[in-house]
Formats: sequence, structure tokens, C-alpha cells
Amino acid sequence: MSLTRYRYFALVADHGSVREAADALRVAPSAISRQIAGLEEEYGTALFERRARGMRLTTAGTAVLETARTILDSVQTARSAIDELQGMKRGHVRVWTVEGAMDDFVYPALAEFSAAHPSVSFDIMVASSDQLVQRLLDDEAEVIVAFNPILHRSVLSLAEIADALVLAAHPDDAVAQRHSVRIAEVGEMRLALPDRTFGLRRLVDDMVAASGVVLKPALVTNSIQSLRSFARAGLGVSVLTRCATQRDVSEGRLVTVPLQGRNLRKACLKICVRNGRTLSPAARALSRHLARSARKYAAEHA
Amino acid sequence: MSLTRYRYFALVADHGSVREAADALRVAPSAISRQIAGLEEEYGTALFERRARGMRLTTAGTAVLETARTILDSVQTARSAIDELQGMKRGHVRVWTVEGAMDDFVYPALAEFSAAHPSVSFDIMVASSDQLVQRLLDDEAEVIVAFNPILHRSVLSLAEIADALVLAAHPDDAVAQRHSVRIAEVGEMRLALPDRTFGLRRLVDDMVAASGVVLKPALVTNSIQSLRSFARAGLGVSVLTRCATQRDVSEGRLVTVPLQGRNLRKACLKICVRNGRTLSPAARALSRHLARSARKYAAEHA
DNA sequence: AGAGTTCGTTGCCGATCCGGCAACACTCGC
DNA sequence: GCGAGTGTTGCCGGATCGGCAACGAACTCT
Repeated sequence: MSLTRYRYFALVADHGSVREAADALRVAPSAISRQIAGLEEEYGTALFERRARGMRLTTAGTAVLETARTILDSVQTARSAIDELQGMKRGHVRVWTVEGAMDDFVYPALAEFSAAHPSVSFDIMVASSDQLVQRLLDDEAEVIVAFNPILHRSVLSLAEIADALVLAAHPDDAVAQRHSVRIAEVGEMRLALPDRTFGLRRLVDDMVAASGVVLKPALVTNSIQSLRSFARAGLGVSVLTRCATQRDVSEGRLVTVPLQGRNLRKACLKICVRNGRTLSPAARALSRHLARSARKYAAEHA
Repeated sequence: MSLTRYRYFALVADHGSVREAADALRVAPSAISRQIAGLEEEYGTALFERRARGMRLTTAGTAVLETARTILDSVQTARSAIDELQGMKRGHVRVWTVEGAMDDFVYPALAEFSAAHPSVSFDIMVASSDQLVQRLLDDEAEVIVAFNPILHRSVLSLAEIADALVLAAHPDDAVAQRHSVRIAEVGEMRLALPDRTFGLRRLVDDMVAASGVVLKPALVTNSIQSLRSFARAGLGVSVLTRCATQRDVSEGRLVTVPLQGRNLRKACLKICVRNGRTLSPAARALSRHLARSARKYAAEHA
């Protein structure tokens, strides 16, 4: 939002340290340091006293802190007022998602929404894509984030994120050196796969069927986490999506190799709601927010 | 400052029109339109109802307007508190400046300062550079903006703006086609000059003395405005500075041609205070602000 | 004392945002 | 139907922001 300076400022005042505030916000300390400097420039005075063990507010800083609080509260007040207008006061939304999209996509997006609308509460439930659609049809979920769900005329997709299939392996595994792997080669590897209710599994099965190979998976599971663990432990390779492996890759625990084969274009996450159903204001706002986040996510990972 | 969105928003709400707000702020309508769009995105709702004859607040917009007011007031409160701490409450500063720097530099800078510190009042007086220095020494001015003032050990320059000498002429005048003019050629033109108490005149006299020419000015005046009028009316050419002609040039009423000759490097505006004198908090803050503005101005017109 | 730790700041660079300009789309009133 | 007024959008140059790495300052523990 556009009040970064004041948010940073207030947080530094609270934590008494640029470093801590930076950690709390997950930004670089320099970013915060600059914003504070900008604020001091704007007011023409030092707002913090720099000490060896952090920052202490000056008298002027105290005055500005009061202002910062007022500003941030005031924005929250406006938000609440708008929520109320839209009937979103104390709304509740049931979100069901595939496990693989959880950490990297769903959670950040929900956190964002929740910051803007603190009075809306959620269920976040995990299931395989087949089950997600069923939950939607049974009115046990308002929004789902599914991977290649089976098409159904009363399921409406609001947005999609193309999410490539990859082979995840331990960094020392021989396959980690490869630039890409064809589906036919996977048959000879020690392999972990999700069970047949997963959209991911359905896609893999389609691909192998087309290529005539037979897979003999060493592990079948209904937990994406266990697929990751399998590969991380070096027990073999797992078929996963890029989104589900993002964090492990960036932290060096896994290496992924794109999987080649036909039908790969279809590999995508979809944000879906039930067609024709009138959602509560909170649910409508959240599903729109998820859809917007999805488009942004897709653009960033293009 | 960093609250642009809310300032724009409030102004549009007040004027009921992006156009009018844009005129009031002297920015492009598109800039404002975008900020409003951003704010609406941020709150996830339309804040204005677009009508054929302007913008009308929605209910949500009314809530946000209240917030905007709170925010802007709150910043003002912090400013006042800080002013008070620094003893700037109800301060008064006497600024003396050369006429040529008035419109393009001094006035905008003072307006900026005044917006940040509304309780500080000013005198803005105009005089020739020689007189300015005298005012400073007599303690009748706290800050002066002088053009090539005579050096004096108790006058301290805080910042400088290089300000080239130019020949100003009517757009139809023959000299308007030239890329530059040497000082020696000016002797043959119908010429207007300021009187000998002007730093500008002193510089011209130095230059002609060095080149051995004799000037026979058609008009000598103590008003920069009359120098501009002389050229604008097509009566002849005037020696002026780039800063003093900026507006007439951008609005097509005058054309300027750089003047060549030695000593031109010295042509500059200086922000000066009296050395050793303890200024009131308001005066010190303002002189610093003028100095900062000068450096910015210099950078922009480099 | 000196090495090490824990701070905040600064220079650099790439990505993003902002504002000006010009063209556009829309609505109203003649 | 057309012109005048309005807000919006695409494009582009310039400013800003954030991450990274290196630095300097001040405390702490040997």
C-alpha cells in the first residue's frame, strides 16, 4: 500500500531496531533505513536517536509516531467501514486447496487479504483435486484452488496459474544435472507419485499412457509433503509441480528438472467457485482477491 | 511527500472533478486518475461514481474521505508539534531576493516551506544585489537570494545556482535565430540593462570592459520586469539571466540566446545568511530549505 | 587492549512506480 | 449529429524502491 513509510516507521519504533523490523516484514534493513531517512527529510528533523543497540525515538519522533498510529488506524477504520457496507463484517470463508499450492501461493494471498479485512475468518482445508470439486459441489467450500480439476459445467474458473510438472531430486542425484527429462525415461527411476485422486497424478497417467511406458512407483502417497521428503532424503525422484517445490529449491534442498511430454500445457492451478451460486460478500471479495493474486503470481513466474 | 494518493483523493472529492484538481495542483489529470485508481484497487471498491460532469463520491468514498482528512490533518499536527519543539511556532522570517529569481525559484520554494510550516510568516522583499547585502548586514533580512553579490567576510553563502547570462529578444527578432552571441556584438544592438546596483549589470560591465566595447543602452532600469517587457514588446534586446526568463520562454513570449564571454562562470544566484549570527529556529529552517531547494534546482537545470 | 558481534548506513543495480503527453471513449446539451 | 467537457489508457523518460554487499561505529567478551 502507499503508506509504507509510516508502517516501517511504526514498526521500527515498536521493535526499537531496524534489523528486527526488517525481519518481521521480510525486507532488507536498507529498505527500512531509507524510508526512515526519507521521513526524517520530510519532517526536517531526526526522528530516531541512533544507538549502538538500535534506535530510540527522539521527542519529534514520538510526535510522528502518534501520527503514524493515527494514520494506520484510520485506514483500518475506513476498511472496516467499507467491509460493513459490503456486508463483510464478521464473514467466514471456507477455502479448500491442493497441498502443493499452499505455501507458495494460497497462504501469502490469504495473509494479504486478511490484513485488509481482519474481521473475516477462514477455513483452509487441504485435499486432492477430485475431492476439492466435490466439496465445492456439496457447498462445503466457497472457493477451491485445484490442480487440473475435471471439467464440470457448474464449476467456474476465475483464474489460472500455469504450473509446470517437474521431477524433484536431491541435489546430488544424477538427474539433477539434466536440463529436462522426457516422460519415457521416468519409468526406469525410483519414483514417488501421488495417488489417483490427485490432478497431478491424472496428468502423469495421461502422459505415460500416451507414451506406452509402464510406471512402477516406489511410493504412492496422498501427501505432497511426503513426496518432497522422499526426494529430499535422496530415496529417489518425485513428480511435483514447480509451485510446490519453489521453497525447497530456493533454499537448496531440492533440484527440479522440467518434465517433457504432451498435455503439459494443461498443467495449471485453477481458482474455482460454483457457477450460479450467490456467494456471501466476504467470499466474493476473497475469491476475487485470490483470482487477482493468481494473475499476479502467473505474471511474476512467467 | 509520501501521501500523494490521499491528497489527490481529497482534492478530487472537494472539487468534484479530476480536471479541476489537476489544475489546482498543476499536474496532469492522468496522474491523478491513476492515483485514484490505485486507491480504489487498494480498498477493493469504487470510491467515485463517474459521471459525465465529474466525479461524485460513493458511500465507500465518503468513508475514505474521512480517513484522508484524518491522515492529512494528523501529519499537520505532527509538523506543528515538531515546529513547537524547535521553537518555530509563530516564527517570522524576512527574505530579500533579486527580482529575477522570484517567480521561478524563490516563490515555489517558499510555498513548499509554508505548506510544511503554516505558522511561520514571511516578508518577501525585492531589491538589487548590492542592497540585499546591505540589508543582511543591517539585520533587516535573515536570508537573501542575491545575484553575484560582492564578497564580504561576514556573508556566508549556503548554496549557489549557476545562472547563465542570456540575451532576451522577441521571437521575431533577428537575433532569436542565433545559437549564441558574443559580448562584443551587443554594442550594436538596441539594448536594455539594469542599473549599476545590480549584480547582473556589474557582470555585464566587467565583460564589456575586458573586450573594449562601449555600451550605449537604450534603457536603464531598476526593474527586471521592465527588462522583460522591453524585449517582449520587440523594442530591442535585454540582458537577463536564464532563471528570470524561464517562464516567458516556456510560454513563447520570449526567446533567449546564451551570451558568450569570460567571467560567465561566476554568474550565479547565491543563498546567503550573515556569518556568525544566530538565527531564529524558523529562519534557520527556512534558510536550510532554500539551500536544499537551490541544490535541487541546480541539479534539475544542469 | 583486541577480536568478534551487532548494529545502521551507503553505493550500486535492476525492477517498479510516477508523471507528462497525446489519443481515446463517454456523456450531455445544443 | 456534433461539439464541448469529462475521465481513462498506452507509451515513454525519469525518479523511486528494494536487494545485495561492503563499510563504519559501538558495545562485549575474552
